[in-house]
Amino acid sequence: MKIYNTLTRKKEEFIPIEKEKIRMYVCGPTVYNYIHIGNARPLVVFDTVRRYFEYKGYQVNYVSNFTDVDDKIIARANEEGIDPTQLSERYIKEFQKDTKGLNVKPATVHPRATLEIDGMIEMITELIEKKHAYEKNGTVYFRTRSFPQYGKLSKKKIDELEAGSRIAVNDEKEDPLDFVLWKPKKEGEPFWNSPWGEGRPGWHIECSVMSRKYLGDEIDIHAGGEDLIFPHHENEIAQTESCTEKEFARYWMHNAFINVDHKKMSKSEGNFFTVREIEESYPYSVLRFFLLSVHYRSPINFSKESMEASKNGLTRIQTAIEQLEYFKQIKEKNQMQNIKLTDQEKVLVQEIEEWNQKFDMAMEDDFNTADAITAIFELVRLANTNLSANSSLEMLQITSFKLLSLCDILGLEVLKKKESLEQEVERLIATRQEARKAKDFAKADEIRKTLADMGILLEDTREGVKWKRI
RNA sequence: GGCGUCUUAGCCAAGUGGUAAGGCAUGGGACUGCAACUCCCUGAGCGACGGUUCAAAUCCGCCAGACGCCUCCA
Repeated sequence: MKIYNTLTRKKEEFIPIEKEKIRMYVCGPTVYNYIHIGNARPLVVFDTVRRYFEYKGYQVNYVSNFTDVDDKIIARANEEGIDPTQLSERYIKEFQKDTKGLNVKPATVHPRATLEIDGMIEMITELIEKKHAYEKNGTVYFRTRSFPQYGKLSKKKIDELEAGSRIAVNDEKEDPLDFVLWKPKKEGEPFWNSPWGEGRPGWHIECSVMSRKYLGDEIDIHAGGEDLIFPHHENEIAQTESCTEKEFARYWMHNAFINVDHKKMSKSEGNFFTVREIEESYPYSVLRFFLLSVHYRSPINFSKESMEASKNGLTRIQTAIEQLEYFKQIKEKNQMQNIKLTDQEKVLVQEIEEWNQKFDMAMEDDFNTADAITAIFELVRLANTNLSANSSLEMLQITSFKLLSLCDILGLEVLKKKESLEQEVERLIATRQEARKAKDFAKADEIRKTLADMGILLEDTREGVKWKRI
């Protein structure tokens, strides 16, 4: 398996530290609002990475944090006149609702910054002891120049960084590049006691601490959005490696951004969408499918057109699977009839195997989900063109199982839950069938229209009338 | 200014040296009472120019355009 490693800017063969276990940390959201579609991308992408590892038989220890103390949270809480904890609590709940909808598996551990303050104080203390950090008037800074490899992830030269004029002048710091580990409390802000007085942690330290606590000094994969490369991940490396003197993470994975109408999504541009807003127009599964239709390291452009295309494509996959399930039901009722594969079907099974291999190869190549999806569509075509209620039960089972498992690796929910029709609806369908039999098509169409208005779409197939909710 | 990325059919998107996957949309056809679903058919020489090579979308150079990071940000 090959993974593109931001650290080396190359695709590298993936070799886990432990043979069958993977330690993976993904930087989580700051919980001050509903998650937006940009947040959804790393959630879906790295969940898919995890699912693929699990499919390959690895046990994945997946840690993702909640940043629940930060300027934005405090500002927002003050606006609403509530406690920051209440605010973050609320949006963690909303996060869970959205991620569940997106079929993102819960992390093995979901640590919260505010519950890990002790660990942060400990690590900051360790950094001070090792002369990698210093305190000034209640603020603790990381001594950036004490970590000679600073810049190795973002490929920035430490001297060029300093030459950049964007770093604000601060007389307290020994060096303009030094960044905050702990800051003193301000009026109206949450605070914790520390050896340096009351205050709260800087942003970067939390991930270093939580990753180390739950996954150990060295981990396999550290992931997040590409904007985190600098300074967040660069600083994490500096903090952690200064303490442990070991390599923090072997592979650094970063997803590219999502654009809206080819522009960076931002509130000021007015092209900002939360996942919740999108969910009003498209099921979560369509958003997930859309996000996986482009390689994770390429920018993806969100638009109505692309969502429509994703919706239609996903529907086609769903229709094929529903059809297979329907055929299987018929076969299971007639248990005596052609159970075993025919010779012709054996050829098809081989073809399915080949597409499965193509799927795997695409995923092995740095998780090329866009390419992997191709294999799913080929299986859909194979099923639609070759299979029917006359196929052998084994053939139907193999095809259905294969399609479902490939979709499951991508976290695509394609099998809808069984629904029962209200009696009134059933009666209308029966009446319509009678009308059709009597060639009273006007009446039949009228009933179909009535049901359509109720959100029930009828399809007259060879196997009888089918319906689905729209 | 520094670092980096991208440019493939109407739209989306794989493909990184041997002569362009797939999806969506469009048009035509089959099926259908009509639809829907499904199936078949339908389209590009890969931003421009120059170079390397027997051979380039794929390597090199240059130009144009789009974009990201360098500052809170997924």
